[in-house]
Amino acid sequence: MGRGKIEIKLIENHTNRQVTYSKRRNGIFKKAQELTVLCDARVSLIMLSNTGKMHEYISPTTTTKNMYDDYQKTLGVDLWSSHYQAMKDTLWKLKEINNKLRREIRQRVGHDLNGLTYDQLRSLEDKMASSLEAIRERKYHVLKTQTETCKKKVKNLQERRGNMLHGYFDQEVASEDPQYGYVDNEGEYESAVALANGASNLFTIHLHQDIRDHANLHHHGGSSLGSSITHLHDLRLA
Amino acid sequence: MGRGKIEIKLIENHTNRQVTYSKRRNGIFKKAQELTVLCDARVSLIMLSNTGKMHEYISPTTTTKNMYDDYQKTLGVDLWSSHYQAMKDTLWKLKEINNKLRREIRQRVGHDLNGLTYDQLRSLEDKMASSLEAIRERKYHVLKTQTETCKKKVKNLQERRGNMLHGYFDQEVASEDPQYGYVDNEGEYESAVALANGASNLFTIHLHQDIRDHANLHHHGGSSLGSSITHLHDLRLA
DNA sequence: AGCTATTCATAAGC
DNA sequence: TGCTTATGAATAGCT
Repeated sequence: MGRGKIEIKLIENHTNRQVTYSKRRNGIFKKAQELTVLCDARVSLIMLSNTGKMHEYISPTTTTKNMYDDYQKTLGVDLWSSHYQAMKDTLWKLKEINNKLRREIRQRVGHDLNGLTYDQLRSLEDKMASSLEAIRERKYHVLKTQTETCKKKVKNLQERRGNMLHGYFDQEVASEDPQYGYVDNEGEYESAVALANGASNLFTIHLHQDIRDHANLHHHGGSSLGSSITHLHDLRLA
Repeated sequence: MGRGKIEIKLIENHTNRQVTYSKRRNGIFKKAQELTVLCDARVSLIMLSNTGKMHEYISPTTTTKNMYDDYQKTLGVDLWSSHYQAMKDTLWKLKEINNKLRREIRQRVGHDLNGLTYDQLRSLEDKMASSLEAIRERKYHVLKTQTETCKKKVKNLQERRGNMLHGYFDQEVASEDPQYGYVDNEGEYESAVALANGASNLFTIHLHQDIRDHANLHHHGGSSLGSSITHLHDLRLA
């Protein structure tokens, strides 16, 4: 359709090719747009010239991303799966590791022991026993430190009290009110009292506060896969 | 172009619209193909009819994925970043959980106790103690079952041996070779011997086999990012 | 970029 | 759907 018929093969002349590209490109865009309107269709048209320039048409009722999503859905392929594969692998590995860790914890808690042999159970028992020992040692260490801190504080207080009484006597004020003397931070008060009542049996004092469940971790499913659509608009059609 | 000029607006008649869609679609495909050849361009053309049917044209010199990658590169956007983001989020969460689990295990093993208060240590100790108890019980249970199985087997063997000797005597063969009599499966031989030598101290036998490290899990980094291109070919163009 | 002769796409009908 | 054909649109070659 023109001054003469042309063969459909590469136009050798560079300028000519450029011109033809420009003209026909617009022709196709126009046809795409017409199709969109006439037939209520959705069209995604991306064109790359041999000079690297890109032009696109996308029906106003959709987006390029949508079109490609639909495209993939229709064909049942995932063009981008290769890009995601590494991530998916990592994800899968992490899940595996998580499961192993959970299993180990469950066994250390005393559940899921049915699959273990006698030797495995013995080994687990050993490990648990030594772990328990370590925890006990740490506990005693903490208690000891705490106790010593208390002792020092009490000693300190007693000294201060002594000084104060001394001061009172010096000033010949004979009043002896026990409500003065404690001006320390509140938190350690109980410990101090306990210590005063005989610190040696602090080891056996059970302040039961059941935080047993505090260690049970729960995995709250996957996150919601929100899908946000990026804007993309068409062009160059009058 | 046709028997009469038409206005570019939705074709109300359904059949008519279908016909027009089909004809014009092929027209555009043809033009896309011609452009590809004439101008050495690359074209990706995806069309979805309002009935949901999909048709595509892709220049033979490229692929749909390639076109789309180029498209994104040109626009400088990554339409799939949201998908990536969701994955990254999941990944991060899994790592978090992983760390928590590891921390809990470390504490249960007796490490990383420095951050814990006295009460937390006491709670941990309680938990560990009851877990240890559960493991011990299971261990004893396994051992008991095992022991009983052995007893039965030994009894069985003794009976058989008795019968055999009886048979020998009946046949007036006086030979007494101890190598006959055991025709059981090998695996449990040692246990049977141990039991014969006094089963009661089996509880104290330590067959040390250090599988302590078996529980230390390692994460072997991410996998290589292989990228495979999916095939996709064009269509319906003579 | 515009022009126009010519080819081509296609609307309507069957 | 496919074929036909009159008609208008697209465009090749020229300026």
